[in-house]
Amino acid sequence: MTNAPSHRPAPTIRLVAREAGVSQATVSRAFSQPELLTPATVEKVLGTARRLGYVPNQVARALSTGRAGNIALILPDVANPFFSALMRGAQAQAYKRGYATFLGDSDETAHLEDVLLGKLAAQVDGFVLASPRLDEPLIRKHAARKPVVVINRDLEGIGRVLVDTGPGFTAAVALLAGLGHRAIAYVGAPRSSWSSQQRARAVAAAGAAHGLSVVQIDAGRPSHEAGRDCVAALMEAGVTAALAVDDVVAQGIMAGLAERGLSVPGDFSVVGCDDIIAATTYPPLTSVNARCAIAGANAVDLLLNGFATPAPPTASHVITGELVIRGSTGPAPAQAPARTPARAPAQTIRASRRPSAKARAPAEPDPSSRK
Amino acid sequence: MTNAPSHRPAPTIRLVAREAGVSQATVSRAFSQPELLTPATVEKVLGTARRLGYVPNQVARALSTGRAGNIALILPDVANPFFSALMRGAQAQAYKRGYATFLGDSDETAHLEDVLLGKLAAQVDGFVLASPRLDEPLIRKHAARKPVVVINRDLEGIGRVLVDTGPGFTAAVALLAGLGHRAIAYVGAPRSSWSSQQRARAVAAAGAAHGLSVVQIDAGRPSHEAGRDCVAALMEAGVTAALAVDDVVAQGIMAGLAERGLSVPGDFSVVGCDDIIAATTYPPLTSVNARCAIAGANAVDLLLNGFATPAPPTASHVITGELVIRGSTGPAPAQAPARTPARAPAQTIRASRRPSAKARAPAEPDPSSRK
DNA sequence: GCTGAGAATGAAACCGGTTTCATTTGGTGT
DNA sequence: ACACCAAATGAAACCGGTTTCATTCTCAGC
Repeated sequence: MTNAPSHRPAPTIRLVAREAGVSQATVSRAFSQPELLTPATVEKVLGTARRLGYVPNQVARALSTGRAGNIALILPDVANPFFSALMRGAQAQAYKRGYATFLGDSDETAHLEDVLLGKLAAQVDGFVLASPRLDEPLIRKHAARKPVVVINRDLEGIGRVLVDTGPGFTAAVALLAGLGHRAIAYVGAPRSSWSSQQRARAVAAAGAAHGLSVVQIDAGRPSHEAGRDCVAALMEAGVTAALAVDDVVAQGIMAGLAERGLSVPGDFSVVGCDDIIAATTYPPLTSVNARCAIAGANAVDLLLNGFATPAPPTASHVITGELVIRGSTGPAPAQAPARTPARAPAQTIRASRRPSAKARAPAEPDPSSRK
Repeated sequence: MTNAPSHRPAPTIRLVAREAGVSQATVSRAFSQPELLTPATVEKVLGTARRLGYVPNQVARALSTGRAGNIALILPDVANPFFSALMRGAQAQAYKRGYATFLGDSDETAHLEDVLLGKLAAQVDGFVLASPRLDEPLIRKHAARKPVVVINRDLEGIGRVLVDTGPGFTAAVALLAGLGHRAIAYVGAPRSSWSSQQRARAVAAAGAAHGLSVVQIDAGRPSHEAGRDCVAALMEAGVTAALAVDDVVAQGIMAGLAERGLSVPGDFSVVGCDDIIAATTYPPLTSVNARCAIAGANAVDLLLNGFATPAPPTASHVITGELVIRGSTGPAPAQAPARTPARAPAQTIRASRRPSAKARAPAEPDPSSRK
């Protein structure tokens, strides 16, 4: 009955050895390679161990074996639902395979990513790097030290999981064309380059195939606000539908439309991507399912399977996202809801953004754009 | 130009020592206690270290110091925005103070929580347990082994951070009363007991104070679907406003209302809690700000500060959530949108739930209710 | 009955740091 | 100049496991 519940020191392997009348080596083997010992010995050792409440110290084990039994998941923003879902899938899969997971939030910065990779390197057997902001040489530097699997970044020679949303966007454009839309927009984000570029290309190609005019709008950091602020540009462009880089931006667009009294899908159609919050909006978003959780789980598998082989993981694993049609897409309105008549569609319109007061908004201002 | 990028072993302290012409002890001190060394020596050592790409091995450090430099964050559902936000705050704060963070998702189960606590114990200096599903004795068992701080659970003698949303809900009821509402509902979840109970009490008390009739509805697992499925019960109860246990449920309620052609706030007012996705809905939700990120950061601080003292953290830290008024609350409609006239307000209406088919799918449709 | 292979176990080195304790060095007081 | 003390640095033990290598012991085979 100690009044101060100070945390008592855990029993060590030497104590168990002495208590059981064997050597440390034997105790160690009883836990890690019992087949080398007499069943009687194993039983005796494990018995005393249990009696003493001994549990092998994972840290010491990691130091001597070089295997940590941990992996780290580094991502740009935990709060972004895409990454939350990814994380859930990754963590669950790692757990299933006996690994614990470190979480590193890089806050969308390359530098923090670099630091986290360095700090955690010794404690993990490998990394899953989701949508890395880091430049290629640095990623390769880290990959040379520890196995790395990247998600949504196509780096030859490094294990990677790519979510191919291209077909989904192609299908979405076809859907819109079928509904009578003639002018559509893609609202992208420059930062999450690989994914956004891929989607932009798919939209442009499919648009051309269907004879639609396609406007490309750059929203900056993919956020709700960015989406909302894009709506002015959408109106100006005279389009009747928008495909967004992700659901968060799509939801922002819907909010912006609602603010102007426009209804979805009556006056305007919206398509999102990721399908993670799409079912929870109203109207529910038509969205390209990115299978986030599966992507996370696959990345972990790729990483862990690589441990069995001498060479680091290098394969690439492609997941194809399918279009999920919900209520945010409908027949084209009789005429575009634009207040100003459609002009020659500019190739790219940067949506201007409110001079964001908060500190951590990465604010990428465009002085030349209006408002 | 090695073709097989096998992961080269990281440089060790001995290598740096030899390279810099000093002893290991000096290199060690250059990193951990530079004030013991000549500035010139420190510089020399750090210089060589940087040149070699040396980073102190955290595992070895942990073994010899007994301090792991890690904490673990255990929570019921990473994908829930409340916990995402919490996680973000906690992880950032831990990083700031030099700790890395393990992530454990218990998938809302007590058992997994228990297992995770056990497995991680050796590798961390302490735990942050958010909204634990574990029963009190087990929590205390773990707390006796390692420092633990719980969030939203009031356990005497264990460090805890409590988000007091009571005042916010009181203010919300006052707001509704002022807007002319006479009958309101609280939609709660039994699982997140502490928080939900606290909120229910605040609503009941404030309702009584303002002479409102208050109905309590139990939605089961707090999810979007649960919220949507509650709407039937809300209509039946003849209320004109609902306060939900969190924003996710509130958003579900809004979706359910929209499905029935009811507008918010014209026909019905909705209040959420947590204020994490509230600003992104349309109309934006009036919500009680739970300061999730701050709660996470405070929990980490409480835990880490406890390390300095011999006794484990035991203090409790209360955060008060304020009401943020947005667009989902408005004047009471001329008459309740109920299809059936309001009856004597039942004290509790359980939204019935199917005996959950999937393992973790909360799916709670009501077979008895009409479509 | 003796030899040799193989199984069971132990002694000690090792993983990569930290920390105690001893030693060297430099500066001060007289 | 000499003695003395503090500051700077090094040698070696230690953290708690794993693993190599040597040793002991058993039993099959001739």
